[in-house]
Amino acid sequence: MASIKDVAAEAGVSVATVSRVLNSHPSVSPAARARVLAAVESLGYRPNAVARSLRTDQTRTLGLVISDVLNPYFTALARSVEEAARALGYSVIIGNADERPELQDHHVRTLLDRRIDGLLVSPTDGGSPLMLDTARSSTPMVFVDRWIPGVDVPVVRADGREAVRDLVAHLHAIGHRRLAIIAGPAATTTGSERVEAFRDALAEYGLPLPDDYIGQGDFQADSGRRATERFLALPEPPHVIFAADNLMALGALDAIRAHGLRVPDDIALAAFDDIPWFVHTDPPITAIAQPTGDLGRAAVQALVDLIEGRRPRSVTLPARLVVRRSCGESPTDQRSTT
Amino acid sequence: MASIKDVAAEAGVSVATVSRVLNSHPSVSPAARARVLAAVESLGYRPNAVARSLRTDQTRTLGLVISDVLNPYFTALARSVEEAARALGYSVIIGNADERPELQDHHVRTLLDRRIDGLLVSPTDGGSPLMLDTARSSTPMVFVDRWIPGVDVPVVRADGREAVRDLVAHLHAIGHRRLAIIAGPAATTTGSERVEAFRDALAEYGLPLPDDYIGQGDFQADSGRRATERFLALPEPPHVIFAADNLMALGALDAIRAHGLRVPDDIALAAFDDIPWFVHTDPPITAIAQPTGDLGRAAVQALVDLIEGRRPRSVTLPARLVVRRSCGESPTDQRSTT
DNA sequence: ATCCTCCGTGTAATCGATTCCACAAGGAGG
DNA sequence: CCTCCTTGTGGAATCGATTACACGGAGGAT
Repeated sequence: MASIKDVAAEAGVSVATVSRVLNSHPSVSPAARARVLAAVESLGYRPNAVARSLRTDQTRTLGLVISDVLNPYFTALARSVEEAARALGYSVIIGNADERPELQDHHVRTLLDRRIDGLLVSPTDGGSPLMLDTARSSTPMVFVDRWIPGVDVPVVRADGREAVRDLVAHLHAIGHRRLAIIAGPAATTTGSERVEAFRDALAEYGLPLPDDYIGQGDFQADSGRRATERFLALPEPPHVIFAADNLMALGALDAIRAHGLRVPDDIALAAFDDIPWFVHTDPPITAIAQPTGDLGRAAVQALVDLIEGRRPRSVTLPARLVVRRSCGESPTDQRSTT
Repeated sequence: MASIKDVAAEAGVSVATVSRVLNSHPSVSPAARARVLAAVESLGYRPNAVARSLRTDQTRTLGLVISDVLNPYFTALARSVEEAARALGYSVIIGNADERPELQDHHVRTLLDRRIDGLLVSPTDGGSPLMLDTARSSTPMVFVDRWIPGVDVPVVRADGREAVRDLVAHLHAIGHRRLAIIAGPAATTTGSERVEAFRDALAEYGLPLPDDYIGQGDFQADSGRRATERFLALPEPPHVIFAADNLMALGALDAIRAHGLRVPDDIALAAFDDIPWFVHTDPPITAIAQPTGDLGRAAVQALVDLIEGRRPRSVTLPARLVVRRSCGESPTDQRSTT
């Protein structure tokens, strides 16, 4: 592959001049510029980004470590991050942690070794030593969706409290009283926060959240299945299952179906994170939708601010409830029914 | 960030010795090795991958350019590719083309600029000049899922012919005679192949595939919606719609629902590419499943073979039909029904 | 005509690693 | 005791870019 030296030789100038042309430095004569451009063209020359990065100490690359690519929520987030980054002239390298802390560390380390300019992380756990060190180091870093409490890193996320309250109101209006939740890992903020929000909202209606009604999940479909099995085996099974992410909702649906029960007649279901398929499931699933596009854009903006020496603030965007049919119909919702 | 020089100074040896320790070169005294390791530890030194790549001319990175991250089929593929690559000591940089040729070119160029060791591509179109040049160049390259005819690059893909034949047999047995397809872009191999396979299978039953029954889609949900609208507006609408990918099936479902029709009673639906959600849609959707895990592994293996100077062959794996309820029940399928 | 600027250009240092080559020390063999 | 080989080590070149610095020539001001 042709290097800058080849171009210089072809154009009859020095490498410095070639470099100046390539970086549109002002002081190059039109004649020289034309000859360099012609040489670049004829050799099909492309600058070596590796060499450039070594010299300039910047890669124009952002790292994004997400918890699970197979989760549509995260792929939507990844897509909007890449889009926003590209608009600002950055590339994105995605690392998929698969909800496994050691895999997360692997990706963080690899990204750091490649000297990415900044790191976007949705932490899988409470923070490995590596993650904590990185946060303390000078590497620009921003948390997105999930974060690690007590760490001084900007956070870009959606706040679901309001939407969870709306959901509980909706469920209460329909007449549901026994509400259960499949929680995410307590080590993640989204895992514990959603339970908190749910508990608080229930309290407003004087409803309890017994331990039996809190299923321990890990944001994967299988755990949703197992938690649901346990709920259904209870002497007093819940009326409603609220899954803290869409994959666990999928698992819950599997389990409910395996028991020959129907949604919402036998048991109602709601989920955190809305996805296009929820419109077409049987029945369509009531969910809390996050503004993934805005989240991705805000996260990239915050990270680039940090990289360029500005001092970004944390951003919290609202999530919103999307009511469908998986929880039944409240008296006020009714139209077609008598 | 500490460099190899700092480590050398700290350990009281030369940089050459540090490098030898790091690359486990045999001729280093135990004493020197111990001192270097101690220095590495105390400085928290990590080798700069950028500098290393420049010198060794290899990045241990693979590029993967896929057509659409939001398509669950491709995210599953991406995941298995990353997993297989990691097992062989490679990282993967994913580029999402969003089914847009110019975006695909952007990613190919960026990846090439970064001097990735090899490129895995699922081409969005028939081949831009850049793509063709790259294929001819010495950069190791493998096509996955889709390919570009006439280009001498190994291809790893699933063959759906057999499964499409099974699908048509299934539909015929149920009694469906008017079968339509929502095709992908003709410029993609998967776009045209699936139509061919469908047409050939229909021919075996003496069924025609009129032009009216071929909808032009682009593998995105919206195009599935539009094609379905058109089918439903026909004087003789089809009995069955076969969508050439899962997103267009989603769009078709939207359109069918908007018309107040029911699946499979009013119209049947089947899709290429199976995804977990198809089990829970209303009704569960009959689909052709590809072995994404094997596909990803085989693709990485082929690419690494190429990188290491071996001469890999193209790989074709079978896809298989998964019958669910979206096409109705054939007489032989019946159990619970009379 | 002389001096000063400014412009365009080239030389060479530099980024952080790897690796070829030279060399010193120590052990083995004659 | 001398030579030869092995082993461990360091010096320096190198990868492909960017950029500080120096320098020659043209043009303007006096």
